[in-house]
Amino acid sequence: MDTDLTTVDAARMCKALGHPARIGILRQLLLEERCICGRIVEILPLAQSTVSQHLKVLKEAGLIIGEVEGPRTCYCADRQRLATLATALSALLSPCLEEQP
Amino acid sequence: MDTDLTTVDAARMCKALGHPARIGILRQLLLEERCICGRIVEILPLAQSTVSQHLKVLKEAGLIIGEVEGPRTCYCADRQRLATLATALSALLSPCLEEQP
DNA sequence: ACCCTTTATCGTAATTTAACGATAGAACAG
DNA sequence: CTGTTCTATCGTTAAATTACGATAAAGGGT
Repeated sequence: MDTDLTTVDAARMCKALGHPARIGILRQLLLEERCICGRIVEILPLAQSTVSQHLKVLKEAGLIIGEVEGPRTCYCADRQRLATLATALSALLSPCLEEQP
Repeated sequence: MDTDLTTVDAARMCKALGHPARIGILRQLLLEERCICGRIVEILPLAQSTVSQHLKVLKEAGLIIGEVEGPRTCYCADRQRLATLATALSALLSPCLEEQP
């Protein structure tokens, strides 16, 4: 299990987080543990196709996992991967938390 | 001093981090404390105008500060702001660090 | 006054992103 | 088998991003 991120991967994941809708989706996924696409559509003021696209971005960045369940797709946060990102970011930003004058 | 980020602001900052070159720039800035644009140009395989544009993105997202020093501009990481981002992200991602099965 | 260094900005082109409606396919219910 | 529900994908459009070279402006040195 690789616990280290390349700069490119870290950037890819940050980029996926770089849209308010996608942060909202991730937040909801962490809150509800499991969500189908339709549930997200209820919450965000966006069309279903747009939400589906945002979910795809998050999935391709490796931040969430989607598994097909009959006619639906059930999404959940990839906590392992998110923890990896958290580690990488805190490593990057740690100088800001310590050497504060 | 506002220590809380709106979702929009967090997304804006993540988006600014969403490019390998900009992560590299930030890393260098945290390493060297102060850098002029030309120093970054030495390190990254990018044209000066491109680097300048990336610096602008980072500055507009509030991640770095640039102050004019004669003919140069000296950039440094906005550690205060980066700490705020670190806090917001760890708040967002904390469920991934705790509830790991 | 003149040059040299440094950097921001402009203009441009190619690619990517974001949003929507429409549509198609999969799976369950009846 | 038929209809319904759910979601991914397609097609499209507008806007943003990324990269570069060229240029202009600002300031220091001689």
